[in-house]
Amino acid sequence: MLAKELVAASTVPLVLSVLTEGENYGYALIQRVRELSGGKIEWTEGMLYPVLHWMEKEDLIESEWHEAETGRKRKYYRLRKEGRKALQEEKQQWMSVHETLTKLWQPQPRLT
Amino acid sequence: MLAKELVAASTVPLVLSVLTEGENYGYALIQRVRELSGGKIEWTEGMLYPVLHWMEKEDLIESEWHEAETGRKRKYYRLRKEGRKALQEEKQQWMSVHETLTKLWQPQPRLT
DNA sequence: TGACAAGCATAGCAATGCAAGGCATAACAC
DNA sequence: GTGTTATGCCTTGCATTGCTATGCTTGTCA
Repeated sequence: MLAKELVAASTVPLVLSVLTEGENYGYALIQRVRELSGGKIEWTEGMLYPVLHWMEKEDLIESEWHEAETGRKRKYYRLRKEGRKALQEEKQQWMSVHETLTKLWQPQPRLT
Repeated sequence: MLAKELVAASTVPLVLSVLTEGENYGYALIQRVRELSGGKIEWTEGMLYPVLHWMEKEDLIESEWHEAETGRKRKYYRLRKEGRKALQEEKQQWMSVHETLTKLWQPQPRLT
């Protein structure tokens, strides 16, 4: 199981990124992320839904209720312009840290 | 400035990683990380020292006071075996998330 | 008919991040 | 000899927050 700090840091960028695949609903996001991570990232609904609400409040995403084929109602989320912008920013920040870490993970960090 | 979640998630792995370069002290760790990140990662002492104390309590690192060339006293930290193990674990977790994100960042994520 | 999966939601409080502040010494300018 | 900046360590305190636990509905299948 992943450290909670890492989960916290990756939730928003992951939601934004998954939504670039097309609109999707909460329950399916959890499964999509589990699938993409090979089971390593296990979100709970209790942590995801508040994040989705916050992201909507921030205009990163928007939602709409659809009736699924099954007759069941789902709340679909879609990326907004603000969200695409935020994703770019998140990518850059992530890569900054990633590059810093990988510099140190090279065989002989002293020589860099 | 980086999002605070990302800072939180990267602090311990960064400290562990920098210490693989050799023992070092708190104040210098802040500068080393600033340097390695090209100024993107700006730690404050108020957040770092408690983390160092926690890491020492967890036996990830150990400390010793040395007199610097300047005559000033510094508390040097060194990696312990537990810390090296923790670093391996942190690396794996980081890479899990990184790989998940980069899958989604490819030009046509639908096709993966 | 009852158990499970799908689906969304939030109250509540334990845990904690870190800004702010404190202390001390070296170095340097004037 | 004094004012300032950089170096260097430390902790308190409380606002913020993460997320567990819980609750509800509906579809499906045995």
